[in-house]
Amino acid sequence: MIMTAPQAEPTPGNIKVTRSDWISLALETLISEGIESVRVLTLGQKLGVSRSSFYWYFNSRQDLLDQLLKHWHDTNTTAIVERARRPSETIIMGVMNVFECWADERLFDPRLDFAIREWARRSADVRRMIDQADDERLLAIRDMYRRHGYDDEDAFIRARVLYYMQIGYYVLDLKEPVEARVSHLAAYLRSFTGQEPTDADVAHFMRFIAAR
Amino acid sequence: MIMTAPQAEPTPGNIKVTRSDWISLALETLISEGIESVRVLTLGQKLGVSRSSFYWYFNSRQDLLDQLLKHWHDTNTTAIVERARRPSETIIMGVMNVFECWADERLFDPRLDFAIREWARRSADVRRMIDQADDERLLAIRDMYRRHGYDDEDAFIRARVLYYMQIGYYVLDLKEPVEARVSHLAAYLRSFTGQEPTDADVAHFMRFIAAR
DNA sequence: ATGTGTCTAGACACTTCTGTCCAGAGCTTG
DNA sequence: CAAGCTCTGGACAGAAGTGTCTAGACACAT
Repeated sequence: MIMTAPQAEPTPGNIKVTRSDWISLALETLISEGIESVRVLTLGQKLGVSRSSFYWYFNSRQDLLDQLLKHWHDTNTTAIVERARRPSETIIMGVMNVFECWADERLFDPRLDFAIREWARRSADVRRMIDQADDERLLAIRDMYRRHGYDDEDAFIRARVLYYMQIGYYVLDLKEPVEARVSHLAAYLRSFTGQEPTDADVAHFMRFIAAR
Repeated sequence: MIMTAPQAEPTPGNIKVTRSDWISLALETLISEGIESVRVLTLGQKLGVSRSSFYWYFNSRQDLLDQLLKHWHDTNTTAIVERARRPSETIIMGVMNVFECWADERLFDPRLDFAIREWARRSADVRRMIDQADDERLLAIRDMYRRHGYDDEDAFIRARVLYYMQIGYYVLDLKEPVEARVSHLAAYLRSFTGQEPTDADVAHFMRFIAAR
């Protein structure tokens, strides 16, 4: 699921950079400087390679941008949806499954999410993609609540509260260490589910954090 | 303080566009499409005028961008700081003074604020400006709490809660009508001040809303 | 009517970026 | 070793944008 470039390989033959080198650098640039700064020329200069290399791997700049969008969807949205759909004994366990995304940036990268949202302001296509992604994520979370017996409206509203609250948290960029956030776990769970988490629940999540 | 172009004037002489026409359009473009889309050529085309007109009014594109930044500071930050500094009988009244900014987009334009934050990601200068603006706003609000007897730390935290909560609200872009938001006024005031608002307090704010 | 000051159009030079083409370098395989 | 495949460099054309310069249009005052 997650694309990681086996950078260790000694790049055999005449190869200087790989397709995934281009994508990785483009992704970093997108995140730190925005989509407008993702330029074939500039990326090539940073990679120390001419643009011909780029046009070997990609049809056009747009082709690369499409790959970035695809990567974002395959990681961020998929991570949330996959965890929301995971079978769970209780709703508490279900919510904690989703929490894994907020606790591990390899699952859900908030900076990438915001870079895409910014890009969407200038591209109707991307706007559609992200609106659809928000929907997908919300519906997956809503269905999770429904599976645990919440009625339609309640499930929908709880999904919004859970999802929106997290988006808002990322915007403020509070840089709280994971430990501080986890210390409020029980309170979050209570508020998101209306049920009382057990010590075993909390301990279960702590193990995930530690194993991360 | 607020620059409003007297658009009514029939533009005497050979004048097709004014300096403020350029700034207004640039501002709209910044808000709706981001700073990267603020281009002399494009603005000129939309205004139906050649770029020479631009270089009559401005030294360079950077000159225009500086004006946009100045406009943002003169409106958004000034509005908050001015209201936080306003003498008030009670802290409740003080908080309501700041609330005026959230209730009237002519005082504080959230879309402009976010456009600037986005711009800041690509410009260290702008980053400095916005960090300083956040500070300025927070300190003004903190001082307001201090004037009403809150101790240093409490005042600082309450300022953060008041300010960050509003930034978060804007991000979610909930599109709640003003009436719905005002209906929670008493609860907001209670939570932001720790004091109980009177009917007279609420009535006072209602008059501001109506007069808007 | 004649300047004069204000603003605009269009041409020019320059920069940055995209996309194409082609020759050729360097493994790999027959 | 020769051919083939994969990848790269460099040249070319062209689009889009910035900034400069000059001639001139237009209203207004003298």
